[in-house]
Amino acid sequence: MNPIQRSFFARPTLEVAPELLGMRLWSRFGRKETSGIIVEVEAYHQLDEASHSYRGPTKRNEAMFREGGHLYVYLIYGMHYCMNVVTETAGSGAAVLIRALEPLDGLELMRERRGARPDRELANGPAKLCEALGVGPELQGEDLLASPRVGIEPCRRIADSEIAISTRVGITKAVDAEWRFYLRGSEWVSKGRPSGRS
DNA sequence: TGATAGATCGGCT
DNA sequence: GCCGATCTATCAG
Repeated sequence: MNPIQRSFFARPTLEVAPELLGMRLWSRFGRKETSGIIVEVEAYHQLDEASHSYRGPTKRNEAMFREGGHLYVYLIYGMHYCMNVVTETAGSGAAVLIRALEPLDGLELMRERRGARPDRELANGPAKLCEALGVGPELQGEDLLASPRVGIEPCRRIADSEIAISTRVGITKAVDAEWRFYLRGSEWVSKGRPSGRS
């Protein structure tokens, strides 16, 4: 039972992205569950030079072109995995990169997967949260509305005033677009250095 | 605290 | 070949 409907994801990615803040993202393998509250995201779409979908569908980004609610996982810098929630409709090539979580459940397992470090560094980055949740290429294309292994559900109510907006982190194209959303003042957001203000 | 280099590999110019 | 939606260790101040 997943309380979120397909229609939630089947909207413009810039609308969906900020609404993902405050939701609980979980993964479960056997009886081991880990989860966290989403505190930072970035939106990407097909007419966006910085997006993997910009040049159209390829073997690598195929999952990003599925209908909203699926998972797009990719390997970055040859060693880290990052996860996106696909948005809009099949063929759109839009998604929201999950950039940071506030750890909620399974802290012990997260610490095990991430190694000894302060709790605030367990999931304060896109590759870190994938490691903390055990998300890798096996979950490529997973349907968040049907998967027993990974899912998203409403958890915390977020007021508009708590949402901060900025440019995105780590990209070299479309650097001025303010498509990063995060919880203002949260100690769990990444250490990214966006070029914009706010 | 801030800057820098290295790890490591698939996809595309 | 080149470079990336990153992270970590290390070094300088």
